[in-house]
Amino acid sequence: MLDTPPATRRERRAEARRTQILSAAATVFSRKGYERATTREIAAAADVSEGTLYNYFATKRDLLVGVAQNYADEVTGAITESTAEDIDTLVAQLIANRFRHRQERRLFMLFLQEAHLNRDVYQFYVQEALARIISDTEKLIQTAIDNGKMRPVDPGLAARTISATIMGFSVMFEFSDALWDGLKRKDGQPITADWLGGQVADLFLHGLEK
Amino acid sequence: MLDTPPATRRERRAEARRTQILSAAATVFSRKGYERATTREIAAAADVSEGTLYNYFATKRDLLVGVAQNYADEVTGAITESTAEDIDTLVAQLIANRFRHRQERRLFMLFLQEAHLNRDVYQFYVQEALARIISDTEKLIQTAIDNGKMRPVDPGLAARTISATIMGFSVMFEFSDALWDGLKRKDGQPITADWLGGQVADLFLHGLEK
Amino acid sequence: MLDTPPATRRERRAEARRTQILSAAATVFSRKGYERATTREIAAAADVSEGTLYNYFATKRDLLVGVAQNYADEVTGAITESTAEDIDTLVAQLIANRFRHRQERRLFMLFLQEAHLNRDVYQFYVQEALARIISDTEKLIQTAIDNGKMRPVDPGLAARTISATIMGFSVMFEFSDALWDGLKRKDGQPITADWLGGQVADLFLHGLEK
Amino acid sequence: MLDTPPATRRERRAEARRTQILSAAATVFSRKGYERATTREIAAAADVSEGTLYNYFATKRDLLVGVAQNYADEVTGAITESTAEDIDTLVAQLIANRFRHRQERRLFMLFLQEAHLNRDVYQFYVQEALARIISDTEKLIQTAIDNGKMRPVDPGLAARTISATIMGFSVMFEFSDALWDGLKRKDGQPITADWLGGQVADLFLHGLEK
DNA sequence: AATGAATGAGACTTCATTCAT
DNA sequence: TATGAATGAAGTCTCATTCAT
Repeated sequence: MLDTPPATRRERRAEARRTQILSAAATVFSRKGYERATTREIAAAADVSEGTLYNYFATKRDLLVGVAQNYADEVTGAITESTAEDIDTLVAQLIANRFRHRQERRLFMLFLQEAHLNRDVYQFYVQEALARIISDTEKLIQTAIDNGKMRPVDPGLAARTISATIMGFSVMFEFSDALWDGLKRKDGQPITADWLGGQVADLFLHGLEK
Repeated sequence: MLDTPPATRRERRAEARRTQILSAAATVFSRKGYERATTREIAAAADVSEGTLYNYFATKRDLLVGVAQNYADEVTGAITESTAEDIDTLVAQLIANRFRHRQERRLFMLFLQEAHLNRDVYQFYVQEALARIISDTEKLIQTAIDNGKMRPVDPGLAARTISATIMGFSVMFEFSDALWDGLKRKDGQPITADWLGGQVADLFLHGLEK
Repeated sequence: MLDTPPATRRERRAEARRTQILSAAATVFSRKGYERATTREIAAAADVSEGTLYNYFATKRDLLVGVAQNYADEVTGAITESTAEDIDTLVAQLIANRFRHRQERRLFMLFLQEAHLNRDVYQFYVQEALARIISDTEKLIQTAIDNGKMRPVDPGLAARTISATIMGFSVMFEFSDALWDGLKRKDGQPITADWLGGQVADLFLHGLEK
Repeated sequence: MLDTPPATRRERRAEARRTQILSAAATVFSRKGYERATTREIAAAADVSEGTLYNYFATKRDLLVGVAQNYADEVTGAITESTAEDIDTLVAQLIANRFRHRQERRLFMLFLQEAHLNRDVYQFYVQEALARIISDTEKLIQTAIDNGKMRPVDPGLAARTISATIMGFSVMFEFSDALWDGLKRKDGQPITADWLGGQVADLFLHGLEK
């Protein structure tokens, strides 16, 4: 993002290829998982030959790392760009926005699995991206407490709880037919990410207890 | 459960072998994931030959299904056996108990990934086990509302939110060093599952807002 | 056949088992071929365990040899028992009788294939059985020539030609739908082995030429 | 045949590889049969790696189908190209030419065996090739009858009888030591395909009977 | 003598990676 | 730089044979 755009035409074309390949890889990885995705399939999706893949990435694993880095950038970008002023709106936004797309949700789970086996994915996605989201959330909560908008809960714990909930929802969304079909809105409207964000924010803010 | 224990010695030995193999498979799958786990490795962990594996399970995938069924039984067993009388203790228990073990947490993620690709895993783990947990939680909340212990939130939504949080925590636990190190207890004690359960239950019940 | 029947009850039972196993092996071999037939399947067809198979035959290949011996006995038995007095009837009988059953036709082809790879099958089936059939036919033809019933053709050649034709028919019968459907009897009757035998004998005896 | 030869060098090389692999497969299949032939051995015979086999044929069975198609083309080509003017020469030629080579004779048997288990082999070899040979022979015989060169036998039956004889000889050739050694030419010359063709044609045309 | 679970060699097939064109 | 055929290691699964019961 902040990188200066490549100067020469050759460099610009190379950068475009990289993007094109990573996008194809993201699609295939999200659908098949890492192991079941084949370089052949990724090449086909990127509309290049398998050989070309290896001109841009040394190994298949590097493709995964590249995709993880891309998504780490996106995911951390989102929270820092949030313009929500109160915690109420913020929680609603986080839930509504994060993992709105199937591909993102699948990749999220994929990265977590692969983080166990790949140091780079661990570093880029877990250590830098997820840890940063938690830390940012923590700061927002601390501010809300300082401003008297929130009771003095442990902000680290609260941030982790909210993050866990969002992660959990992203997992559950994947199985909407089995896990969500039982849920109905009282007004009969279909369940949307926005409505859900608002409802869950309400639960979090006001609690369950009478 | 209701099956009478196998009568003959041969049958008892066969049952023991099945258990022994499934246990080995669970270990290897949880460490390597499905694709990276090899039948050779599973056989070695079970201390049998690769051929023997196939006397008990027709395919490698059936091994995964077998493991999933086992864990589905365990996971649903836990909630129905819960003796918690108030919602307070129940939430704390759910969080504290579920996924207390590393292997279970890893398998949880694995099953969800593989559920996309295997009908049986989907059925046994997602449709029957997870869906049942949510449904049971929903009933407990409804009861709490009826008893006036909880404000009249949508029980379906609340059950899903609590479940999502637990799932999310189970994911986060896996990366304790990156995601949990920042969290400290005020009293300086180490973070335990029980303490965490209590704290999160408090957040859920009383909300964040002042 | 000429063996004295086993004296003791134990020996009689053992002999019955051998027969039972060989019969099952013949069935399975004829359906699947040698390699694709499994000892498990043969055991099941014989209604014994796999282990029992090995109490009677040292290897799977010995099962094939046993089957080949059985059929060699049968096939040579047939011609020597022939009561046909003239060459006319003999040719008709040979064609009509040999390979009347699907299982025999299949085993015939199987033995020929396997004779290349197994010395015993070669010896029992090709060297002893087939060679004897040819030799017997040759003698019959020589007699017919001597009796003035046949023109002085080379009896060795004639015997081999007749044998080749019978073998060829047995192969073609296997693909009756593709290779026989085009053939119709003038009287509209269905094609039977007897009719075919008569017709072919006529061709052989009187020739094609006007 | 009507295909234009591949234009590019790459395509020409690919076609050569296919041919090279099929030729190796034909050799190995003819020696070992289908099941006993290993892809490792075929690859070695073709002087390529096992992986390369699968760049040209999806499965081992497809290799067999490819070989069968090749031979089906050859076998049907032969009869239609026959220039024999009288039935006498034709029969002699058919017998002399067909299955002149050991590999062809072995593959003939192999295809018939495998035709039971593989639809494509059945179609290409039995339905199209063998059935066509019979049908072509039938037409030649019908013509000979119409021209008054042959007595009015059933042409379908005669064609099948000749075909059966040729097939049978091809089978018997395989066991020349056991089945042919007894045959001697009166003039002391060695037995050749041409001589044999002539002799058998004589038998067929003029019959056995005095 | 009968059983059938255990074995392990070896088969087919896939696929990440290389390299000549 | 792009291509895609070639490679071969490694994976899953089968099955003849053995052997403790």
